[in-house]
Amino acid sequence: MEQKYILENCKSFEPEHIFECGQCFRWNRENDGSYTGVFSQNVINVKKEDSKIIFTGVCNGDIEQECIKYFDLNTDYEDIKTKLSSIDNYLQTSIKYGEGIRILNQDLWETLISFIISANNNIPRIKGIIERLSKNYGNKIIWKHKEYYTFPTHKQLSKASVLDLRNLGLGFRDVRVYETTKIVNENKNKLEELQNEKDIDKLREELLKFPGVGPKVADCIMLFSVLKKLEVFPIDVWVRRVINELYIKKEDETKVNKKEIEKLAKEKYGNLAGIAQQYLFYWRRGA
DNA sequence: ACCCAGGGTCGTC
DNA sequence: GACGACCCTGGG
Repeated sequence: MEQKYILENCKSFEPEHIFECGQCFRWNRENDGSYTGVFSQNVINVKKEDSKIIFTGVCNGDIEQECIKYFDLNTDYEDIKTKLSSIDNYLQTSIKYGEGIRILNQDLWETLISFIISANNNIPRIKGIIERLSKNYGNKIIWKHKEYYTFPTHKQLSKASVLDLRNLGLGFRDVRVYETTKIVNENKNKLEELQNEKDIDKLREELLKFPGVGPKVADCIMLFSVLKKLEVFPIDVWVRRVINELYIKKEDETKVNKKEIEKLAKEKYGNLAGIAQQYLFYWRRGA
């Protein structure tokens, strides 16, 4: 049954910025500029009209509560942007470019698998792989005569063999996803324990134990999932590039020391480094 | 047709 | 700690 939730006078909410900034892979642009996506057991369309945000869709629960949580609507991004803008002009510019970004509260399991798939991969292909995983192992939901598929639970995904995964186009990530799925299935409380872990170093340490999770992927999981660690600073090729261009200015960006970037990010951006990273990433990729 | 890069990680040295 | 390999695909 279709539900609707309208958010009035919302600042810092631009669907394009939220869905195209690389934190999520299951949202697609419609002809009218709105976006439709799947999260949890929900299919939602998000449309911006003037200062109103209109959420429409089929929801396993109350659409308002689901959206408040997922879209991080209780966090004051105006305040965050004010703080970050005062740091320097580069950040101010990137924030103007992606002023409507919000960091989603995505499911931990989905984020874990999605970012294992992201390794040495590009966004269109990552999206394709995740879509095929969902279609083959998730639940079908029909809305407005179209089929959507939820991201498979770890139990559902455990039905896939390494070869199945390879055939869905995961490439060398097949074993990593297979093994991680196996670990999660064999330790039923694993993910809940991670969500209760307050110590960020301990949390990172635990995430790094999953096959396919290295430092970058661990940071992405901590930042983009319900773990919501805003102080982590995932360093990929784009972030390395933009930080080098703005501050370090070495000729060969691949030679820039990761420790140096981490130190710089911590000093400059402090406990909001993760959000700063998102503005910089989105700006450098798109502008 | 060919080459390159992509939200990196892993095994080996 | 530094390499190279890794599966696949879209774009130059």
